[in-house]
Amino acid sequence: MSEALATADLPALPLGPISPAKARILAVAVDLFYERGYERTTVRDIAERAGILSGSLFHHFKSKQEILYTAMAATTQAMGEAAVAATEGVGDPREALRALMLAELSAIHREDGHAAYVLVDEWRSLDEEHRAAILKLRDGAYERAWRDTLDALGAAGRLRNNPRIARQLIRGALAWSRHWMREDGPLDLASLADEVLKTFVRD
Amino acid sequence: MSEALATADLPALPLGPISPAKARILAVAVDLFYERGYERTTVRDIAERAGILSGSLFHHFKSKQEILYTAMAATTQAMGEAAVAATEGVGDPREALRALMLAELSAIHREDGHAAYVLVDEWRSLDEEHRAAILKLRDGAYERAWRDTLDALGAAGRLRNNPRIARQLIRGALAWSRHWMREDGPLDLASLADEVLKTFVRD
Amino acid sequence: MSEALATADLPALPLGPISPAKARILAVAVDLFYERGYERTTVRDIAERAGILSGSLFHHFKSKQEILYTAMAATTQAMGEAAVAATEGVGDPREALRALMLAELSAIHREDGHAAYVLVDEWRSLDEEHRAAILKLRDGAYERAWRDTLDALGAAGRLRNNPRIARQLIRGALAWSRHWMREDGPLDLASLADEVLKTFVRD
Amino acid sequence: MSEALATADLPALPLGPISPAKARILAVAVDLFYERGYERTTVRDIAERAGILSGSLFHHFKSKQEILYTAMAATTQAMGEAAVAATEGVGDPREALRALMLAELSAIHREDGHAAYVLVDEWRSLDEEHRAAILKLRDGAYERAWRDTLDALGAAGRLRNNPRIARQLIRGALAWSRHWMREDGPLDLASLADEVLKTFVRD
DNA sequence: CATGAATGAGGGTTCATTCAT
DNA sequence: AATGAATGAACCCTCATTCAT
Repeated sequence: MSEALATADLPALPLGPISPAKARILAVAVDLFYERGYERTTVRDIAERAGILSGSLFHHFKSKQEILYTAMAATTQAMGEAAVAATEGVGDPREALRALMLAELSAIHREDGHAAYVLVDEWRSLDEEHRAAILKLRDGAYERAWRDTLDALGAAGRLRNNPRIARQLIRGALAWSRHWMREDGPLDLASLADEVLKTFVRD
Repeated sequence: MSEALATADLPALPLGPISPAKARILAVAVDLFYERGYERTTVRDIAERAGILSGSLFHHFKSKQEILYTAMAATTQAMGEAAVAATEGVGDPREALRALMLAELSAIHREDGHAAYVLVDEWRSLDEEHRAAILKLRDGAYERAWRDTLDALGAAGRLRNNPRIARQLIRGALAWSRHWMREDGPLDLASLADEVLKTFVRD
Repeated sequence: MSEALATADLPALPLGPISPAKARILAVAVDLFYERGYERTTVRDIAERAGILSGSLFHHFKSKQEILYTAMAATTQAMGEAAVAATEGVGDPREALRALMLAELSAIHREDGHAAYVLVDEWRSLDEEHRAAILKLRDGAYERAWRDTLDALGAAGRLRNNPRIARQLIRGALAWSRHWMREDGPLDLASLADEVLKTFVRD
Repeated sequence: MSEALATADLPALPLGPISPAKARILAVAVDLFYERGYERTTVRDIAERAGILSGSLFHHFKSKQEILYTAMAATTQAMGEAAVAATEGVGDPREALRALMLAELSAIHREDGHAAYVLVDEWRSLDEEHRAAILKLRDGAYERAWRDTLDALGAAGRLRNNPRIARQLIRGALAWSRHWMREDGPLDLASLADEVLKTFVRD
């Protein structure tokens, strides 16, 4: 998994159109992967919850792997678009960073959004070949937005760490929130973002 | 995994004596879990690498689950002892924190034999019943050392965040390093610890 | 397969008209059966090569079995007609036999003619019920031509074996040529026919 | 199958020891392949007839393919030894040829062992890689015995055809007997051998 | 303690066939 | 006629676990 940083420059990947049937399968598959993990989820489980028979799954995806990959790719793409949208036209890089963190947090914590979780947790279940494709996708929009924002802060001397290192520390800090934050707890996502912000950014 | 914080107060758990044969099996099992994950590791893989036949495994452990559980429990216990040892007699809480982070980092990166990554990565592969036991163990010594250290820093006004929140942010930041740090990279574990230290601790 | 000789006397069988669409499907199916065998050929393979979708196949044939049967029946019929044409008006039974052998050989070796091959090789893939129909067809014209010719030679004392036995030995010898003759080899089909002729027929 | 003649010079192939359990599985597998063909025989069929469960098969063979291959290899080896034994010390090449033909015929028709049948009929079901191994084995002893015998007859001017061609014609004639000879028919294997003998050999 | 054959449930996947559109 | 999603049984194979030796 250390190749997580070794990415190429431009995105790629067809992904193909996602029909309603495919979308439904993806949705239940993601839920199941979230609940039980990829390995422990059987294609029969997925089919049953999608209301079809297991054989029918393979009409839409040619393997269980492809289901995982497609879910991850779609999530990556959606997160990229959200990140771009969140930072577009935001002048202050501090505000841009807050927006990016909020976007990442809400992807992770959104009720219907087990997808972001699966993206991280099932990385090891993904074939070598598919990983590269996801990494390319991720680097295309999502990580570029982060990079630009952190670089701007760094250039202004407002970051306590090197921007590359800051990115990784923040990412880990946010991702882990999955394990301890509670909806009914005292801390909401915006407060958490502020908390992290004041830790990493001066002033 | 959000129950990771909901722990009882006192440790418990027999674990039983660990014979040399058991230790050998545990060591190779941990290696394998690290390489392929729990689900993708077969008992035959473990037995083969341990130099025995698969049937013989079950004279030492009554199930594959028990191997995972025992590995996790032993790791947890060892980490607790290491944390206590690392902080004992250290006057400056800043230094104590650095020691705790270094211990956690080296366990995560398998520089010692503690295999902390299994604790995080294979948490979901552990049966419900075994999870509670591990959580109890973990809370016993390990987390207490962290708590005491961070509380001391907080009381001295040297922490940028609430100690409870700081613990979680740091834990996430450190755990994620597994995904991006490279042995041959420019950053070593000690430098990473310093990097995190200066982010979270004033001065 | 020993029932190969237990045939009734007269032909029968509708077979129905073969539309151009059907003919195309049969052609590609035969090629596929030849290349991969009946069992390993999927209806999707056939449909794809025929330029249609698998569901559409079943508008022309009611099952995969029927495709095999129809191909075999058509081949059998064509070979029968060729045999009759080849021997009609040939006075010398030795010449008639040469003509029959050449017809059989060229059916087997003809470039577009995997059909004769399939007829032999996929016999076991044919349902019991369909086999009888093919055998009847075969007995109708094709085998009668052979029988008449060999009987004539036998009556003239020019055969080294009983005509019935000779037929089977010759058939085996010719069929096996599939496995060892090469287009670019030193032996052509006519020479092979002569070779067999001089072995079985005196003078 | 045209590569059936393109063989290298020397045998090879470990095959490994054949335990009683393996032998039993091979025996029933061969019967089944004979009755239904390789593709139509399921591993559960084999296991059931062998009196074990399907999973246990894979203790002895790592795949269904390997069962086929092992059966073919064992048969080939046995036939080679039989051919050598049958011709050893036989002075008259005519008698040697009769012995070889009888050996081939009884392998094809042997009541207790359909293995030689499978060797021919399921050739296409064998993986490319395994075919080469079988061909090598076959050429080692079996075909050499045939070649030597026919060459001797040819050198003495007692063959109606070139020895190489004669081998192929005879092989086809004998193999085909499987399709028309009946146990209860008027012709036994020895008579059939004589019949072929007088066709191909002068005097 | 170790062996290794056997278990048997269950895994992912294939595929001929059906049928509403 | 053609489509293509859906079916559902069957396929080969895997694997944690048991147990007689």
